[in-house]
Amino acid sequence: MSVAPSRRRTQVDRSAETRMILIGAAIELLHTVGFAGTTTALIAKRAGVTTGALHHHFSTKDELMFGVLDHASERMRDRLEAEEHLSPDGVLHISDLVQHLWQVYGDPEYWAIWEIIIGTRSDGVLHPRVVTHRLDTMRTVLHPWLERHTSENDARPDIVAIFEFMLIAIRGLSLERFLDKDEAYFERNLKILAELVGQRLETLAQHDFSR
Amino acid sequence: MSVAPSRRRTQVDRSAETRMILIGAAIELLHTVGFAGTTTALIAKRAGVTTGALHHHFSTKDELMFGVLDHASERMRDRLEAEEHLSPDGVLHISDLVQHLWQVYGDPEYWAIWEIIIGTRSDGVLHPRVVTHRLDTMRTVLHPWLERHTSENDARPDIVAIFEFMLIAIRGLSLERFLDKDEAYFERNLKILAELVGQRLETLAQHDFSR
DNA sequence: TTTCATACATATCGATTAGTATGTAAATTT
DNA sequence: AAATTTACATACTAATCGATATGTATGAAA
Repeated sequence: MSVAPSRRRTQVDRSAETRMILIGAAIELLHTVGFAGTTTALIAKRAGVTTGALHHHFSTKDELMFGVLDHASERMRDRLEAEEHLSPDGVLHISDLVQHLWQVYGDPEYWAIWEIIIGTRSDGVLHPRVVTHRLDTMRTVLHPWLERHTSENDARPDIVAIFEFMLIAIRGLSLERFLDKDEAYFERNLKILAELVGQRLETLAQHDFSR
Repeated sequence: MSVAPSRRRTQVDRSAETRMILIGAAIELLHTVGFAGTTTALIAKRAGVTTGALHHHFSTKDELMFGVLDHASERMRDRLEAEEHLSPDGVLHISDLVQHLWQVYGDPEYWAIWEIIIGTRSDGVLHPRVVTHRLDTMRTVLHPWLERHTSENDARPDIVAIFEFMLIAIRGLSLERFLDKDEAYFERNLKILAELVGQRLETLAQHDFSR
């Protein structure tokens, strides 16, 4: 009651708000019931509006899905950029990095993106657009981040490759969520990932004369 | 014409044959159009029969899906047991093992199982049964295989844990298929996986007094 | 304050879904 | 070979999908 939204809102505010509520509802549904289960009726119900409102803001369901891709990608970028994984001394510990990546790319919210990628695979029109969107995101988000976190004189290609592998492993781990694994299972495998990568990076550093 | 099937077949033969054709068609569709896209009409069409025949052999679609789980699990076990990954001298090379696991668990056919796991996630009745089926399979297939390939006096728990991690990574890698990555991408990451694990296992062996 | 555009709701559409009812042909039993 | 069961096909049903058509309420412009 104290922070009740002003009763009289401008049109653009209402639109933006409703659009975000719809996108948020779609994201939730994508990772709870999957792409096929995320129907327009369910999205509208979850958003507290009708399908009429949904189709007013997103003329087609595909359009809404791209809204989800845009929003989720942006949120993931923000969370990736939040560099709370750096310890106070500025040193990057592998175990912290793994935890950070897990929090970002192991998050159920991120899975919504993959639901769209996988769910549209046989759609000749939609899938190529989804894949392109994905490539763009990786290029504008991940690569700059990588260049900022690896020095020029590193064995950078190797390190970048290992980083890509880390994301792959984390994605594979997130699949296990669907098998109702407990938290210890995830922590154990994250620890293994950190150990494997840490050991490898040490070796790479030893062979790198610039150090 | 030479090996044309005998025109007059027994009922059980006809049944078994049609059931297998249906299951095969379902598996193909599961990894090409996904769980939701695998409709009874499509399955029947692909199998060259009608939906009437489908429902005669599998009274419900769920039943057919469990037929898929049974068959695919069995096939994966056979392929896992085919120990062509052992080099002639009997020594197990990590890179060969990784390739072997990739051929089995990175195969599109195997993804059909995961389509069912993920696709049924919000089905309160079906999903628990699917998860149970999965656990049974892992227990009766993977664990015996692991015990056969690790010696008692090894640091077995560590090795088993690393093995589980390998499967997770391979699963994550197989997801990238949906992004139209080229073959080099997969090979590069399989090589990284083999390097990481190989290096780790060497360290474990050094600390193991039994060697 | 009147006019108009925007933001929604309601009602309904054709298409598609899993499943059923019923018919016919093939195989087995008697 | 007649009777019966099994293996399918055809036709249909209720439910649900994304989408549209049309109405009403709300905010912006005049």
